[in-house]
Amino acid sequence: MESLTERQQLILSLVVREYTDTATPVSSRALVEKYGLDVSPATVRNDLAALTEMGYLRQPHTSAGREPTEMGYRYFVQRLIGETELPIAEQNTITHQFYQARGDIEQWMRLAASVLAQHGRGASLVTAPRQERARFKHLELISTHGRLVLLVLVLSGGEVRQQMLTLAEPVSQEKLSAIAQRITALCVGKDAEAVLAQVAGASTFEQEVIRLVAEMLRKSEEISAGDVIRDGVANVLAEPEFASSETARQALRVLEERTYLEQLLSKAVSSSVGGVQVVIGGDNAWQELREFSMVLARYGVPGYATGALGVFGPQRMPYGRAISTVRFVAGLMSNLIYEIYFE
Amino acid sequence: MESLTERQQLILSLVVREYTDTATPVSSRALVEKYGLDVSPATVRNDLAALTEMGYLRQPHTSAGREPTEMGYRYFVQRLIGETELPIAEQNTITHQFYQARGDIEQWMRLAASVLAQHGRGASLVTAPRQERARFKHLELISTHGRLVLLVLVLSGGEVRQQMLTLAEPVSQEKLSAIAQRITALCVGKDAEAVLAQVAGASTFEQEVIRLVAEMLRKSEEISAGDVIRDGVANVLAEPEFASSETARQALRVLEERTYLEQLLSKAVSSSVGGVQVVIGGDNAWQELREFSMVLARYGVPGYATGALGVFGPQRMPYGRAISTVRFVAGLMSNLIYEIYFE
DNA sequence: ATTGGCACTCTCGCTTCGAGAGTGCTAACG
DNA sequence: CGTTAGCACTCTCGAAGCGAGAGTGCCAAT
Repeated sequence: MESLTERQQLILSLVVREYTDTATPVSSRALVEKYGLDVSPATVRNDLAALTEMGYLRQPHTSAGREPTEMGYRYFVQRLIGETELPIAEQNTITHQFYQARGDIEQWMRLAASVLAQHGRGASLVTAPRQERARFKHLELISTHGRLVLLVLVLSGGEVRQQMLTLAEPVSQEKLSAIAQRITALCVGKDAEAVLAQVAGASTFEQEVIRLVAEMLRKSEEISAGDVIRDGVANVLAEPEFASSETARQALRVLEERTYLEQLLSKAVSSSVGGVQVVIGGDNAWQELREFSMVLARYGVPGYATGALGVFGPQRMPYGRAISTVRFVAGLMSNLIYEIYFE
Repeated sequence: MESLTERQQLILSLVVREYTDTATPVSSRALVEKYGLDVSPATVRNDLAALTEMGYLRQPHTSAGREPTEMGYRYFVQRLIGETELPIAEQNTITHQFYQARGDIEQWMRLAASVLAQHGRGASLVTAPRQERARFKHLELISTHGRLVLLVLVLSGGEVRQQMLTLAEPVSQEKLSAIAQRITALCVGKDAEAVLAQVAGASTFEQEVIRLVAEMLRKSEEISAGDVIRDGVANVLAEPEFASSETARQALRVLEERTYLEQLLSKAVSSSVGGVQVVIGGDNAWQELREFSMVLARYGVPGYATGALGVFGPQRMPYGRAISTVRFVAGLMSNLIYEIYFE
């Protein structure tokens, strides 16, 4: 495949830009007039024809303008991904908002979702930060009513997990506290496997608790769609791509169903922190995403706790805005989480 | 206004039933043929005309069939609301599922949302059960890194709340535990106000913790949209009412935005537990809901913890199914929560 | 390599038209 | 008086036809 001339690159990016604005096929004349090119429409047409030939653009029908193909978007994004930055003013506004909600992770997530949805002009997804290696920090057993006991487990990252537990027979709160303290001493700093190894030599009841704790630790390492925060879903439906209720439904299903989300987010997981990953049209891997795109990034402190966040929209998406916003918010969240761990 | 004859009532309910199935205006002939009425279409037409005159039905245009008005739905629902029951077989299936997830409130909520969405054929909403009067049960202070402390508060209902706290200077875990124990002894069983009253006579740091705890208790009594679980949103978009993306967007916005939800749910709050509330077309109060309907109910143990759940859909909604499902699920959730409190 | 000119193609919105569905009305009937 | 058959009338819906407009592709000239 031949490479693109300077002007062809320019024209390709202009087509993408114009098309993301107007959502209608872009004509040669429109390009010349709107962007003040100093060549004639006919010249532009030649380049358009060449770009179409090479697969970067497509004509909906013989006598229409051009719109980008998946490949076109990919080329565009590749040129773009290293460069874009959110304006300093916006950066400051956002940072300020985050520091208002000092220490409250869930509020950060909500804020992140809101910022992503607004600045990235799409639906946003933010998963809770998860321990990469969940470690035991503290255990508490609290008697509730009769034989019902509440088990509260604190992980090394400060996350709290809870679980109900029914005893064979009532046990006093003092005894429960003592047991909890013993187990805490035994398990502090250990991961699921190491905790499970402490089963030996414990009493029957303690064994049960330890098994439960190990199970909870294990579960904490999975990325679950349970704690995913969404925002801007209604906005994205305003895009003309979603005028057909069938498309809208498909998009909603992607955003709603846990299984899809898990796959998607594991995609983000495979990218390194700091890097932004752009999935255009499902990258030929997910049929359900063929018409959509996502801009994803991981955030958090590797080795401690990380999560994923991103923007979802039609293929015709303002990639520039989305990428810079995702990158910035991911970085910000990472800093905040770093501060929790190493204040 | 004259009252309806026996046959008019029958015909009205048949129109509603047929219309909820087909989503197209119902003709006199269709009624006679499908439901085996032993009168002629002409007779039915007379009744249809009367019902239209009285405002229960409407004609989209001169020569179309009839569809129910809001008033028509209301009449229909009023007759229906006392009677419907979910089939025993379905009841058992659902009950079984819930008892699989013993003790895990969040999983119950998710399950409830899923059941409501499937059986009620709409989008479902389930709020977390909230303490009516949040009472202190247990406090734990856990040292994290340096001056960062994790405050874990257990409420009388077994809910767990957490909050980060930055100290002026490092304090050892032993001291923190002692302080937590002292405050627990002081505050156990008390509500926000009574907890706050314990400020007097405590050390500076203890005062800070107590204030924070009181604040967390107070917040726990608010119904927040933060912990609302949704399901079936994609399904509801399949209904022809949402073919227009404008309507779809409005529905999504209602389901997504916190402020709407809070209003809606407070509506459910005002109904007594066990009672099912049907809001048709926003009952002239909420413009945004004019095209939609909701079937809502509270669940939980009054005086301890209650939440709300419901089904959202177009006005043309299978009210029978929705009402019986909502009633059943609300009852089931209430029982489960009762068991947590009074095992 | 670029450009002006021009024929060609395809969509889109508009109108027309006929079929079909369903009603309202009237007159007859038990 | 309630019910019914018959019939004229109305309105929607889909198909078909048509003209305007937009935009291209190509060719010949620069």
